[in-house]
Amino acid sequence: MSSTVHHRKAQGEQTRKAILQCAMDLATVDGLTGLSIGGLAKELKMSKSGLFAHFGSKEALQLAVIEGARNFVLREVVRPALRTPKGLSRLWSLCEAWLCYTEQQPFRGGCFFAATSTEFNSRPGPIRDRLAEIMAERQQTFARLITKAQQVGNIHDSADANQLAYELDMLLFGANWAFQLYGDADVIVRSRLAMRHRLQSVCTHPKEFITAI
Amino acid sequence: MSSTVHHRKAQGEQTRKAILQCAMDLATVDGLTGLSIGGLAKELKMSKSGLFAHFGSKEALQLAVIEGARNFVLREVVRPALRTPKGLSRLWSLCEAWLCYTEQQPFRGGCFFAATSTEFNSRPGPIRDRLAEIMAERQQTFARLITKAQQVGNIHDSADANQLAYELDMLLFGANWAFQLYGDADVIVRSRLAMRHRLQSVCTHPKEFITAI
DNA sequence: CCTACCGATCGGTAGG
DNA sequence: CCTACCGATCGGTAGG
Repeated sequence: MSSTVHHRKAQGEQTRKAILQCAMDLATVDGLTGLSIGGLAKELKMSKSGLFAHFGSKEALQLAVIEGARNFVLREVVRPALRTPKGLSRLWSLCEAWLCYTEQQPFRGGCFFAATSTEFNSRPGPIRDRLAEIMAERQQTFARLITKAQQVGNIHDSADANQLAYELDMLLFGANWAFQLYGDADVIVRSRLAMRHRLQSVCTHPKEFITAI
Repeated sequence: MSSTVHHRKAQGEQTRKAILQCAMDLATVDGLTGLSIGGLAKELKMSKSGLFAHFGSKEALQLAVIEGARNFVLREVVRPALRTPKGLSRLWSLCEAWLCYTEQQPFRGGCFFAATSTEFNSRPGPIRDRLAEIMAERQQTFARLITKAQQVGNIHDSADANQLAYELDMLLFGANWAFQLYGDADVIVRSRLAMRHRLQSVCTHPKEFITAI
């Protein structure tokens, strides 16, 4: 009896995960608004209402997809990069991880959060609020790693950590945009170059930084 | 007779312009895909099919809106900035013009091309192609002004004009995105600061540049 | 998880 | 420029 219940629950969880994985990809191309329950159901070969039952409303589905994408990015991009030794190398490792994520294009429409945060830029509501939080999180992670690099003496204390975090974030954001629009890996190189030069300008040992890459 | 015909033509042109102006604004919020003929007609208090007759298809409407927005930006942002004397001051004038455009927010959803080029990033077709062309135009304009500033001796010849143009473009793109999402003018300041420092780093007379602002 | 259905809205057409 | 209409699809519900 109990094992049947557990099996059903596990099956439900698995279906839910499959839905979210598929929805993430579709949303990067058609947007969270363009994401339709019927279209999603067809792609997964299940009925519209069967899929709908997992979430209860389109907004709940959208919010669930957002959390799914956040977990994906934390697991695949951020956490692996944070395993690098602290200081400048950890900071640079995170920059490279984001550039790789952009170039590898795990979703057809590129970075999930670049696409959806732009889509909901000017549409107030819980979805916009959550996306804004997540994007702020990313910039704060950069600011934290920069401050740490200052504490261990890799970056000059005179540098403004928040300003620097903003600039790195915008160069990553731009790389994703340009790479999606032109499909040309040159823009990855351009953003990498710009980030490297910017970091070198505030480094305590610029020459070590060049060779450390 | 002839005057009636002319009057009708002029009236038609005026209606068309009103449609495009309204559509531009709606598209920055809901996207070119979310832009619906019915919704647009309701906003303009005319019938759906009456509006439809001006364009013949949704895609034709979308392409017309894109050209309307391009003309708007050339008229309101680019051309006025190009009246500044050539060299570094003209280049900086264009940067400031774009930042002002971002902060003044002529459309509810911010920069028309930032919004729509991201929306069509991964959707091949004539709309994506045209948006990509227009965005490349903007970057090329920057590259041209940088090269000119090198020719008149304001910027070192060693600077890579295309790389610099890319970086300025991404900082402007980022400012629009962040300003729309957080509604905080601090990001305009951050982008301005980053652009200024970047230009100073390649200037032949950095001190003159600071005071020239 | 399913079938069958709801009202609303979509892009587009016929005919004037 | 209009009214009246088309088939398709939207988010969501009833009932199982």
